Amino acid sequence: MRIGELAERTGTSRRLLRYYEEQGLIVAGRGPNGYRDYDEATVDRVIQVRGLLDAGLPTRIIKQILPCLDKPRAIYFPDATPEMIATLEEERDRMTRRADCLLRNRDAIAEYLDAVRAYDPAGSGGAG
Amino acid sequence: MRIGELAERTGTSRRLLRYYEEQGLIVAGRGPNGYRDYDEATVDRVIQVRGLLDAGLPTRIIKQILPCLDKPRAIYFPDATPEMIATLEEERDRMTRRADCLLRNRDAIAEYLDAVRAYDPAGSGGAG
DNA sequence: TCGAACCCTCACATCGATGTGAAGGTCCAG
DNA sequence: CTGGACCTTCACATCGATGTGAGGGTTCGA
Repeated sequence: MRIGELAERTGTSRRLLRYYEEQGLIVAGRGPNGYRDYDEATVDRVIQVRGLLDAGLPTRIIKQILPCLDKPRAIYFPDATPEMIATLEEERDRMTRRADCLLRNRDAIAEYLDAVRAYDPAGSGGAG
Repeated sequence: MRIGELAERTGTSRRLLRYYEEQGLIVAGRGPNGYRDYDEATVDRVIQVRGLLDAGLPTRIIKQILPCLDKPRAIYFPDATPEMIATLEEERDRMTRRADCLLRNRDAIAEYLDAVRAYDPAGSGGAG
């Protein structure tokens, strides 16, 4: 598919798709006219990238961890350098902390919302 | 305490502490000489702000949700406007999705790391 | 009194993720 | 052949979080 369709199907601007490619997060073939040509799997890939980006990871890190994620692995072990392993471990821990913080605060928000509802079931609000 | 000590104790630059104040995330008293004066609780506050920031929330949102989080609530219900409630619900759900994505990918990384270790317990790596 | 180590404000710089638009090529339909 | 809807690259703009530094005040100790 071409960039327009991919943009449509992933809810991502063309600009960003080109940017992700530039950052090595997705790959695109080229038609004889120079147009980018994406295969079906790129849709999921882009969605995953968006998720990781939204979760706070920078493209530099996403690029590193992506190869370990989507595919049936086994072929990728030889690629794993010690630095790569270290980066992954570090990032795994960082993601754990991030998620903890997120969930802790989310729970506090949920608790607050519950309390508000219990206090004012009608939901009037702004009762200055 | 003054800004230097707060910076030291929270691992945050003075610049950022002033920025957080400008964004309404923390408050500071002022000494007669114009120096900022923080109370003890600000240390935890700053740490929490950093956590939320690192978890991907923008200061604008953090400012909205902070009042619901740290304190023993009950006084804050009258402040809760319907828009505020809506924002909180939205953000709670967004945080859930974010955390899910984070944990899913973290698990994938962890799984990959386990597989690598099982494959190469010695951890040689880079076996081009 | 001097200097060091604080503090202040203000403003410009940077970096990553993104938007926007210019200048131009390609393809298809009329 | 023309017009529109695609696509290309390039480059500048924006926005939030952050760094850096200039220009200047305060406090403290030698």
